[in-house]
Amino acid sequence: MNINTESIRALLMKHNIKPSYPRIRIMEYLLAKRNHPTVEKIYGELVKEIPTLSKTTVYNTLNLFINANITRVVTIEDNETRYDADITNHGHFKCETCGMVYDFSISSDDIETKGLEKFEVHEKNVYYKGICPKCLNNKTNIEEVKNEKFKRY
Amino acid sequence: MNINTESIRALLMKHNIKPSYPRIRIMEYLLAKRNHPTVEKIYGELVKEIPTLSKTTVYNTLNLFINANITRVVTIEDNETRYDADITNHGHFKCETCGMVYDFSISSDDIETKGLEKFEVHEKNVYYKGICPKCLNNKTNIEEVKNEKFKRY
DNA sequence: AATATAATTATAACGAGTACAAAAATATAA
DNA sequence: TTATATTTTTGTACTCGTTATAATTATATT
Repeated sequence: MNINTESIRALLMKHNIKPSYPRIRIMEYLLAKRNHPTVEKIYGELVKEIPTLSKTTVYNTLNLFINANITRVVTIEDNETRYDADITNHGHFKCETCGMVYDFSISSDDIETKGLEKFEVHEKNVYYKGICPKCLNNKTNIEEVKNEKFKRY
Repeated sequence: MNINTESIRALLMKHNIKPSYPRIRIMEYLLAKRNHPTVEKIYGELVKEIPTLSKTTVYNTLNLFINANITRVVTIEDNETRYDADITNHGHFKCETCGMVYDFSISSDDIETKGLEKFEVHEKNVYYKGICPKCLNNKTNIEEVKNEKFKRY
């Protein structure tokens, strides 16, 4: 799947979102980086190239995407909301050392659950925590660490 | 498993936590109610019986429990941190209508994952969202709704 | 009983996210 | 085009959950 401006424009229009410049750039960022960024991260990166960008716009735009179902919230830590334009079913692994969030594939239909027979399930979320291979090799990604805040560790 | 003051006192002491009155009461609340409460909820309920209780103490105590590994954080919504003294492996279902959080059993060892071979996993979290049986029958639990704040719905 | 240590409390501060209204941009109509 | 309406973006203020800090109270130690 190629990520050019035109395909993003089409994606937004398909979901009745007017493809304004900031919206295109924010979606482009999500699709290109695939880094489960926080609002802070998105804003910090994009404001370099769009100096007039405001944080409120990032919030507004992301909520627009979420309501349109073309972006999902990744809630791992209670103090940081992350966003993911990959809405296919997959799990997230957060490294406790460098803070990076990795995707992993799950067959969540296979998760055996007991006690949910009479429940109507709309959304399934799976996230793990631990240490990523990079950090296991002690090659800590300093760049990431700087952008992370940790609690209770 | 019976939940009397003595067993709670023993549990805390086993984990090098001095069994002060507020600590016992907070752990008792978690074990007895099993309702995945927020700090707000715990404080609101307990302050009725312990008028001198402060919210800071609730925060301090819960963080103490978490570090001692006798309580876990339940992060479903990014705007509310919940707590659970049941540290056995299980999933959480949050009803989008009444806001109640239910437990369900999972065999998360069975979750087929791909891409985590070189990762060291410390913690596995599974949470679903949807509508609970009670709300499907339109018998909305008003009590719960009052205590919940919703976003993006 | 006097002192040291730990726990609890109140207050202030912080920061993520939202509300709101003004400004800017875009679309519509004359 | 120009005028007007609508939508989008922005800046500021505000809310609220959580943490930091320091004072007070309770508990343990000598």
